[in-house]
Amino acid sequence: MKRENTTIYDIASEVGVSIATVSRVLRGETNVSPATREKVQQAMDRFNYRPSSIARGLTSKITHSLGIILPKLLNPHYAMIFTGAQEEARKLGYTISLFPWSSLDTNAYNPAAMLIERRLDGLIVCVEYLPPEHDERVLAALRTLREYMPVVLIGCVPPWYDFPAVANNNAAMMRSIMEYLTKMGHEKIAFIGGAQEDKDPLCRDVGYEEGLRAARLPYTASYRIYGKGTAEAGKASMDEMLDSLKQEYWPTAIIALNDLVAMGCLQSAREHGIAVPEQMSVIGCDDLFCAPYLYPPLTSINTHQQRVGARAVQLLISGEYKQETVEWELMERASCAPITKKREE
Amino acid sequence: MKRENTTIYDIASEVGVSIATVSRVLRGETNVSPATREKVQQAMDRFNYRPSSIARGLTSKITHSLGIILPKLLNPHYAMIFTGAQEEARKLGYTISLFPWSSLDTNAYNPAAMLIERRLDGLIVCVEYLPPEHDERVLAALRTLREYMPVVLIGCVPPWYDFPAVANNNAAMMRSIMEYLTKMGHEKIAFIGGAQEDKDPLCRDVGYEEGLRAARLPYTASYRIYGKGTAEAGKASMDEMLDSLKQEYWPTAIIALNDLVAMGCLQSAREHGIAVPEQMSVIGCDDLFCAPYLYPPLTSINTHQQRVGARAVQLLISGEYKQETVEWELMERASCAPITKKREE
DNA sequence: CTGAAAGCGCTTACAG
DNA sequence: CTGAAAGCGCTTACAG
Repeated sequence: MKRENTTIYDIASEVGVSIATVSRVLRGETNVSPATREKVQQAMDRFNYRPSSIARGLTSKITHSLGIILPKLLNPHYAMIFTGAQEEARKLGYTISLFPWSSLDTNAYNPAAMLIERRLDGLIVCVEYLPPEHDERVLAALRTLREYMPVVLIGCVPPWYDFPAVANNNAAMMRSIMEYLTKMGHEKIAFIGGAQEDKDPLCRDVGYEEGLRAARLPYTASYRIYGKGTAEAGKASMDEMLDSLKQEYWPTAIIALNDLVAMGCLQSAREHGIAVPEQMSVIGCDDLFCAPYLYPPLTSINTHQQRVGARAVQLLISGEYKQETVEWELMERASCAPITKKREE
Repeated sequence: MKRENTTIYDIASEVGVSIATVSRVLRGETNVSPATREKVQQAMDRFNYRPSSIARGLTSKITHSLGIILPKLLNPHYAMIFTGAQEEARKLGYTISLFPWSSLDTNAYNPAAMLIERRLDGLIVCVEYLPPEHDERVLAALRTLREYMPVVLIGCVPPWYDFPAVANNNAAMMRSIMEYLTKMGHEKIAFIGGAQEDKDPLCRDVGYEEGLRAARLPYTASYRIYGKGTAEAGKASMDEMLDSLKQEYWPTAIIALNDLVAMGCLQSAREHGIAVPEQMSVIGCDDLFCAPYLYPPLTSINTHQQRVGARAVQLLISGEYKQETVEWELMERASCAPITKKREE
């Protein structure tokens, strides 16, 4: 079944040259006479020769393989990052493997061992906001990993992380969402999901508060619900908020951490008999494939995550030290609308 | 930045033994005296030694790396497969890389080159139904690849593909869907999406027709719409079917190729003023994360794709030649209901 | 139980 | 322009 691979020796002896010469045409060096190059090339084709990337990696120290660590792949948000990274890597002749988030867990026994043994040419890590004590640990793990291979970060990367990064500017994004909503007349705007992350100038909470200030609106603690980025959590948070407030204090607009949370909010609104967007606007983030097919079609923010993945690969391979920020785009659909009449009418 | 890796030589000279001995404790061989094993082990820990999987691969011929080819990752259906495969691979000490579907395109110049050069220990390919001329070509590509590494197939694998496989038994699944629907009184049942694939005894069309026969229902060609597995295609197909039929001939139940198509159908129904499930039932397949959050929550089939991915990895590594079939589970939600009253009332 | 030697399939200086 | 030699960091027989 498994065929014996032909090697550089086979080609060399076939053509009657040294393996050094074969290696030269393999690597596309110019200092080979056209005649021998041609003969070698033909022999390679004839034998269907494929150089072993393993052997090449051992001698040249470059393996043409990258790693990527994502919190999870089942949220399409991360699948987009992975796809973008994979496609770019392939274009550049690299292979990319997914490693679990637990690879960063410095509590486990040698979680990163596999990562290091692979002699990767680089590693992309998608960072999320974490409770502070975790935060320190992850940063320590990243610094260790960096001793072995270049690391670039993506996602929610606070500016004080001393790594090249393609970061989401969540603060700016939030500000523009707030502007979008306040211009439509909303004043009671809730923000659901995510951790309290207000030390980072790029975080959503900062943008949320700035948006409130810009519109001269009060910060209402009951409208800021922390929680995980899942649909279940979104639904639970929203349920709890609504049930704990008299109707007249219900928000007229909901900003969800992401589309998953937004899905949960939509569900909750439905169960509470609230019409979206007539009585309540909902906006998500990530622009998942299902956003246009929810009811009502969900207004969301497209953050071009495929581009993020691709860009991270470029930074990794070029070795540039840059901290970039991501553009985004508002995808207006039917889940947000101006306030026309009071809900309590 | 990039640290010099310590090698087996460093450990050997530190402890004062030969590299063969270090290699022995590295590989966990038993024929090493407890005393030297201990000393070597400690030196390894002290130096934070990580063996190069590249060098090990070169000598042992086993690279502990697998490949997987998926049509696309953005449909969470494939992300589930990938996740299942990745987790199982990791448990077994393997790394897994994603390769694009184009790797099988024998028209392109050497598309599989990268695959072969990597000296993978095995390859998983997720197969879809394809137009016949394509089919032959893919099969040829798979056979070539198999000369270089073990290959196991997943997805829609016709039984005459001579590969180990974890296949969906779509025919059986369709039969049970048909039973589910006919028992609820549906007689006008449309099936939207997918290619005409009726040569494969495991295909959906076979199950659809058997289901019709079992309920002594006619095969209505207008109720079988071929098309791609996307939400857009689902919507377009459904629109076209509804617009081309007098209302009294509209189906009372829709079987969608997958949840994506179902999302499109739900949308189309909404735009046509059809209430789901009161006037029309819709059932999807794959049980994507968003299914419970659609409106109405979508009844779907969970095909346990993570298990499929994991199982494929096991077959690959164990080298068993098996063609297995996948279990599925009906996830009843609100999009299907018994016929209670005529729609035309 | 341990070591010396060869070899995996390449690349990399170094000569010529 | 081309080749001989060493080396990458391991594993694998083979001796002892």
